[in-house]
Amino acid sequence: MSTAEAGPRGRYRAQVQTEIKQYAWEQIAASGVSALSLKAIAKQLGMSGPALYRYYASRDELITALIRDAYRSLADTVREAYRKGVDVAGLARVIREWARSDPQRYLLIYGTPIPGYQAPDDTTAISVEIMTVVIDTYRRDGVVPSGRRFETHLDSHRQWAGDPTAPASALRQALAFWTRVHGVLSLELAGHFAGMGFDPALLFADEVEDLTRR
Amino acid sequence: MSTAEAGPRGRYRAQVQTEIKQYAWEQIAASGVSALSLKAIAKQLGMSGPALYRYYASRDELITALIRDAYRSLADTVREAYRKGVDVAGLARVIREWARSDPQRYLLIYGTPIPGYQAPDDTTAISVEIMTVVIDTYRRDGVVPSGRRFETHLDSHRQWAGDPTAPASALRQALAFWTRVHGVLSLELAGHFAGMGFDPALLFADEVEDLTRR
DNA sequence: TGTACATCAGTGAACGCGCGTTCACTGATGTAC
DNA sequence: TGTACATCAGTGAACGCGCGTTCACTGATGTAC
Repeated sequence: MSTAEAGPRGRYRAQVQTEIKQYAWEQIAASGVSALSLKAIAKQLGMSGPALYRYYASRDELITALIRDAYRSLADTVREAYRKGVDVAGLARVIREWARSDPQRYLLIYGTPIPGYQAPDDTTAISVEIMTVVIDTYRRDGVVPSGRRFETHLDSHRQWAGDPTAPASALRQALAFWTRVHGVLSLELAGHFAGMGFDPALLFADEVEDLTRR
Repeated sequence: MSTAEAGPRGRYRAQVQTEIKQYAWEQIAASGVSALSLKAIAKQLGMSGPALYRYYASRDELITALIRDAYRSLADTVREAYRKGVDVAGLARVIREWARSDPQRYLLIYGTPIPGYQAPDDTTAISVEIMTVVIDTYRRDGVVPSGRRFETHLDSHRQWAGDPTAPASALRQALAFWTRVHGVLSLELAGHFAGMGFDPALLFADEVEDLTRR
């Protein structure tokens, strides 16, 4: 699983794996994940098709690696932003930048699921990690209980959130944050605002504003 | 284009087209739109592959018909709800029910776009129709100007909204409505809340509540 | 009401394509003595 | 430092598959007189 095998062979191996993933992302960007083809990647690398099986045992395993990388990258990005002290609005902007820098990467993890594909457990763990940063950002900014029905519900349905000491109000805010950011972002990245004439950045900013005062 | 040709042959033709679309939806539900195969549909109908070309000139044309039907169905649904006098919250619930009754239909029009597929113009028109109902529902419920930056922006970027007399505040509310409803719904339908333990219906209700008082 | 003709649904063979994956192999590279 | 061996990257042929689409055709159905 780990690509960090020592020695020159291990380094070479890791580098080829990186190249494979690069071409894979290019293909996904061009034609979507369903068109991702091992043989086509091999051709781009100047290899024969079967050679790829030295690096990934199957097409699904390659996709899994891509999904894992995408989650990992987002988790690192938000964690780093948190470390630098951003507030909720800043965190939203960081996520938007991350998504816009590579729309397919965002859509691969949060878009329409790949039919028949089962995500491995550890990506769920990274997903929790990301939500934890959102929750912690709200806690740092300060949250007050709303007494809403959903908040009460979350207080007794909180296993998805890492820290059991997080107040339910922060959990609720974090879920609202996630769905609202995703709402604007996914429509924007999917091109649904194209031709409508307004600036998506302003819509996003408007929604983010509502996320911080309620 | 119209399938309403008179006579027994026209009727038969329309019926087979309906059957083709039914099997197409089943395939999409099972394996996603990228796996939709004309030959497989023909087999299910007990026909040879080429027979399908009597009804749809190509795979893309069939997909277009499915997308058109999906938009049309949603537009009819919201229009009917409006006619019955629903408020904004009610409209959101109607949309959620529509989406949940056939997740793939929702995701086909609002999910990750099909790479290389270009939607025909008339679906954009239906899309405008849907937004118009949302705008009109807000107008009927009563909207007040917010003076926000995005609202001002929308006042001069409103060609996407049908009625030029609609107040910018209604346009802004309608866009927020769309993105928030989509934010919760798309994550729910894509299964991203699965295993998190809370009830998506309550999250949706909570978000809808925020859509009506701000 | 009966016949002739045009229309059109559906068939079967075929084309060229690209896919994931397996297998037995060659040859280069790193390692142990 | 040199040699023997094990490791492993990469090849080429092959398998079976399903795809969209074209083509020339058969035969049933509806229509016009």
